[in-house]
This record gives sequence, C-alpha cells and structure tokens, in this order.
Amino acid sequence: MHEPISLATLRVAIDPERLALLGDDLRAAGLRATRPRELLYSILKAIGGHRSVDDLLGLLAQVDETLPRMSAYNVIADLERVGLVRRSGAGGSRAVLYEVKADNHHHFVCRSCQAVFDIPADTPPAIPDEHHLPGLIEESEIIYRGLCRDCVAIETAANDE
Amino acid sequence: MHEPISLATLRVAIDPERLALLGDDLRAAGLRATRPRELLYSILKAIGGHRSVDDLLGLLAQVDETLPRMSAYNVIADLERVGLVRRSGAGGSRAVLYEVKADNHHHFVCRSCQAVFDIPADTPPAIPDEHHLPGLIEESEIIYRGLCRDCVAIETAANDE
DNA sequence: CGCCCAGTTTTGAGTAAGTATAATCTTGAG
DNA sequence: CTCAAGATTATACTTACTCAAAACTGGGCG
Repeated sequence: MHEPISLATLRVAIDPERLALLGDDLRAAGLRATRPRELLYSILKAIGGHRSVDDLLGLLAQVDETLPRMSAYNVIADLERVGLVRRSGAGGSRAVLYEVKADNHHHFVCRSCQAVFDIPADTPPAIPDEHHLPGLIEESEIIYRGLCRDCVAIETAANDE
Repeated sequence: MHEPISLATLRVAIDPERLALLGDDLRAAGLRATRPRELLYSILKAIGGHRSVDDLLGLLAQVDETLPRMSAYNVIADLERVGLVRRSGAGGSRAVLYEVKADNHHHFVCRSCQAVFDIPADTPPAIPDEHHLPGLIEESEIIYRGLCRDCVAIETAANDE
C-alpha cells in the first residue's frame, strides 16, 4: 500500500545539520527543539505523504533511531497542536494518518486499498450558507472517493475470470 | 459528544413491521434479510448521524437486542459493500463511523470534540483535471474543519479566565 | 558557566476497536 | 427433505492508542 522509502532518503532525514535547521522551525512554532521532535518532523517532511505514527517509527528504526511509541504520540500531538502537522482527515485506514501542513490540496481515497493521494487544489471549496454552519470553519478540503488505478485493474481482472 | 437517544426512538427502530419493511430494502440490495442486518440497518437509519459499530450495539442493548460484536462488524461490512451504508470519512474519532447513504451532503468536523455535523450540499465539489486523477472517482464530499459552537464557547471561556 | 525547573521524554501497564479462524446455525433451491 | 452456500457466533488475538508517574533535559537566569 506504500511505495518503499529508500535508505538514502532516510539517512538524509536524520542528518544533524538538517535536524538543526528544523529545530529552528520548532522553536519558531513555540516548541522546545528536542531530538524526538526533530526526528519525527524531519522524517515526515522528508518522505511526504500520509503516514501513521507507527510508519514513522518503523522508518526511523531502519536508520537506528528508535523511539518509544509513547514519545512519538506525544510529539505528533505537539506538532499538530502548533500547526506544523495536520491529521489527514481522509480516514479509511485504521490508524490515524498525519501529513506536514503545506499548501492546500485535496485528497483522493481508494475505497478498496485505502491509499490516499493528493490532488492539487486549483480552487478552494465553496463556503456554505452562514446559517447552516455549526461553528467556525478553519480549513476545508474536498475528499474524492473511488478506486485507484491499481484497484480498478484488480476488479476488472476479477470480473473477467 | 452525542446527544442521548430516547428509548422511544429505539423501540420504534426495532418494531417488527418496520424491520420487515427494511428487510425488503436488504433483499433489493442483494442481501438476505436476516435479523442482525435488519436490526443494525434499522437503528442506524432511525437515529441518523455518524455512529461506530459499538454505538449501535450499545443502543440495541438498551432495548434488549444484544448481538455479538463480530456479527455487527460482518453486517456493517455487508451493508457497506452493497451501498446501503457508507463509512464516514470525517475521521477524527478513534472508531470508524458509519452513516446511512442518503442524498449528498458535506461534513463539518470539530477539531476539538471531534463531533461531525452534516452540511446540506447545494453544489457538488468541482472535479479536478483528468490527468491529476489517480483513479476513478465514485463520489466526493467537502470536509470543513474548525471549532463547533460549543467548543468556541469553551475556548473563549478558557482565554478569559 | 552552571543551576534549575517547567516542559519533555520515557517506562510500563492498560483499554478500545478491529481482525482471524473456525465451528455452528439457517435458508431456500432442487 | 436435503444439502451446500450463506450467515452468524465463539474464542482468541492484534493493533493503535491512552494513562499515570517517574526520569530526564533545553534553555532562561543569575
């Protein structure tokens, strides 16, 4: 369900200079720059996409940077709170997925394999009538659901047998 | 996080006549009309909203209709497969939530209490450029994120102390 | 520079939600 | 009535996440 990440990418992600730079981002966001935070933020930024906490820990472990799971949950919660990372609302998979907050884009979710794809956002979604709103909108995205190309292929193959 | 459901509503949901009617829906969708399916479909339809499997079992238990959890998961998976029920993509809460498939609407998710609200859909979201698509779109919705009125009140109260 | 302590990380135990497997029951076509 | 496909249930297990409390540390201050 995820393309493999090269070891080279992972090694770049934990380069001390890079970590120091990202540490500045953390301080700018109002967080103390600690190693677990630098590592997790760096790797999520390096590999991109929509990842679970366990994905991130697993990748870090591949380059001998092991962290307790609890630390990762704490760190991700902090990053989310200060707005460096957002929960990917796409849902579908069991685990909660996160992505670095960047320019707006929408999401396509495959109903079969649950993979999440980014869709460039040319236009932001329409804002509904004031009186329908149950609160204060802070951001919005479109979620497209359907079958990704791979799963379309699998389904047609199954139907032709 | 959920307004309580009245016992009266629950009793209506398990009325034998109603179940028989919904049984027709099940058969029309290509499923055999069994009691667990009628019960779960009926109660989700009766109470509306976005519910987890355990929510539904708990409500049924209140009117002495207990089902094994495994049955509920099987039933919901079947209902989803034939399109009577959809996974609510809103995410946020730990459990997967389901809703009966009805006319299109969008969702507002509170980032604090994770409550999900329906927003009437006047217009369907725009379809992105063909060549950006990673597959076949079957449906789409807009997800608005922010703070619901209750949580806005809580936050302003906390800031004023 | 070195001390301090609120903010972080870590440890270990616990829980909720969902999955796997296989046995048993039901139902309707023939 | 029979039997196989379909549906339900029991049991055990895994995964993703939470909680509480102890241990540690980044960075402001003297």
